[in-house]
Formats: sequence, C-alpha cells, structure tokens
Amino acid sequence: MPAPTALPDPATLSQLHERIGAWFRAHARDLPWRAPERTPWEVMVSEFMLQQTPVNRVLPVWREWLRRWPTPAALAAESPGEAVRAWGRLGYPRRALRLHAAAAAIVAEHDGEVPADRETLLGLPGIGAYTAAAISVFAFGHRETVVDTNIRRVQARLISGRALPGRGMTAAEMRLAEALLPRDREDSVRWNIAVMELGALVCTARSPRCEECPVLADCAWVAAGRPEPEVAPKGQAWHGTDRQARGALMAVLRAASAPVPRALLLDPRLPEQAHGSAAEADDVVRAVRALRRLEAPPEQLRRCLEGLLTDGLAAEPTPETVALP
DNA sequence: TAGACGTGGAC
DNA sequence: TGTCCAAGTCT
Repeated sequence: MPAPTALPDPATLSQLHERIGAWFRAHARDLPWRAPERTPWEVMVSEFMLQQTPVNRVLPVWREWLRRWPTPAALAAESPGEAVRAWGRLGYPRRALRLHAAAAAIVAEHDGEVPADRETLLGLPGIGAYTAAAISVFAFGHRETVVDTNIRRVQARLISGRALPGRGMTAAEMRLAEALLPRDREDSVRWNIAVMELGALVCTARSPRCEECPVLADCAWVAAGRPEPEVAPKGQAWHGTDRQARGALMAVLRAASAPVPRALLLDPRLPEQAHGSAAEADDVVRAVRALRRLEAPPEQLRRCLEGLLTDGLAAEPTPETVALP
C-alpha cells in the first residue's frame, strides 16, 4: 500500500513552482524540439522517438527524419518500410510503423494537420495517455496534466516520500499531478516540462543528484531518510530472447535494399549473397553474421520471422523472400 | 494487469 | 560482466 500522500499547502506549492521554475530556466537542456518555432509535427515526431529512448540517441534521427519528411503528408506518401529503415537503431521499430500510420490518419482524417486536443490525439496509432497530453501541451500550449516516468518519480519522492513509483500508474498519481499543476496556462506548460527535466537530470532513478536539487529541503523521501524502493525492478532478460532475435532479423532487413531470401534468415549459416553496392553488401553481411552469432534455434527464428510479418514490420514480396514493408 | 516489445549507455 | 534504465503503447 502506498504511503499516504500529503498535499503541500498553497504557500508551499507556490514555492515549489517558483524553485523548480527557476532551476529550469538555469539548467534546461537546449533541445531542438523545445524551440518556440517548432511545428506540432516536429514535436509529435520527437514524442514518438522519445518513448523509452534516451534524448542523445534521438537527436540525430529526429533531425534527419524531419529533413526528409517535414510534414505528415510527406511521411504518409512514403512506404512504411522507409519509415522503419529511417528509424535505424532507435529500437521498438513498431513505433516507426505507428508514426507512419498516424501520419496517414492525419492526412486522411484531419486535413494533414496534427490534432490539437488530447481526445483526438488519443485516437491516433501509437499515441497513448502520455503522448496525447505531451503533444497537447508542448506543441499547442494547452493546460493538461502530463505524467511520464520522470514526473512520476519526482512526485513519488518529493510528495509521497517513496524511492520510486510502482509498476503501473495509479489514479492517485494522476490526481496528484492535477493538484500540483499551476492554474495559469503558461505556468502549467512550464511546470510540466520543468518537472520532467528535473527528473531526467537531477531526480534520476539510479543515483539522484540531491545536492543539485532546488527542492531538496521539501523532499519527503529525503526527510524520511531515503527509504529503499518497495518494488524490485523487473529485470529485462535479453540473451536468447525473441526480442533479441527479432532485433537481429530486423537489422538484416534494414541493411538490405533488395528482398532477402527467407532461407538465409532462417538459416544464417548459409553464405550471404551479394546485395547492392559494396558498402551495402558489407552491412548486410555484418547483420547476417550478427544473426548467426546468436545461434538461435531454427524454430525460434521461424517464430520470430512470422511475428515480424504478423506485426507488419516485414513483408513477403515473394514466397521465398522477405523485405521491409 | 502483466508481459511483450529494441537498443545501447552507465555503473 | 551483468543489471538497470530510458519523454510508453498495446494486448
């Protein structure tokens, strides 16, 4: 059972707003998707890419993506496979597929303009509670409660006195975020991004930099003597998993511009065939060797390939070959 | 609601 | 080295 959460009184809350706001003005990173002239589409692309992926890895892919596809219509005009290829090594390539599908829906149903309200955004592929709120706030300046993993962690420590939030978001956390949100619209936008930034830079999951925290004196977790987390981390297995095998299969498809023989994917011990340019052939050979090194059971490779086809991450131009969709 | 879903950097 | 973690979404 979560510890009871005492809401700060109005004076304290106002002080929290002030201190975290001042900290943000002094320490915020200069991230391109925060520039005031950014379009809603540019913000939306950043939010998709930032789902479970660190800022530093997103930056170059975001720039190249928007150079190629500066509008939803530009992306929708491409094949989904090109989106998956441009996604590169960001991970969770289904996000590329969903971003492409969302662009198509925006063109088909919203005159090519990113919707401004949370409810409409929620109807788009790949947009859940967090991303809908984030786009509404960061692209359109609306007053909405945004609750991401950073904000949950800051709230858990600062207000609830716990080391980490639980696995799933609770209604209580949502209510707490609403209660903390400044009334003024512009202040609320600033608050959301500032708390996220505080969580990302100072109130981090592993080794929080409490000495740099602007609200250290108000922190319920510190006041409680920094108790240990209540829930043990889940621990993601990796070696030998389907996720690893799917990733290796996708790497081969991304590297190849021509369809790849199905037999090569299912039995990567086969000799690689020539693919396109010499440079590309090198990339394909490298990817196939990485797949081979997994020494995944043939049964697993078959299952994973079928999964990629089912998910739409791969297609079969012919019965004997596989390619990006 | 718990589990699946990529990838690479930090400790 | 292995574990943990990252602006989540979907089923």
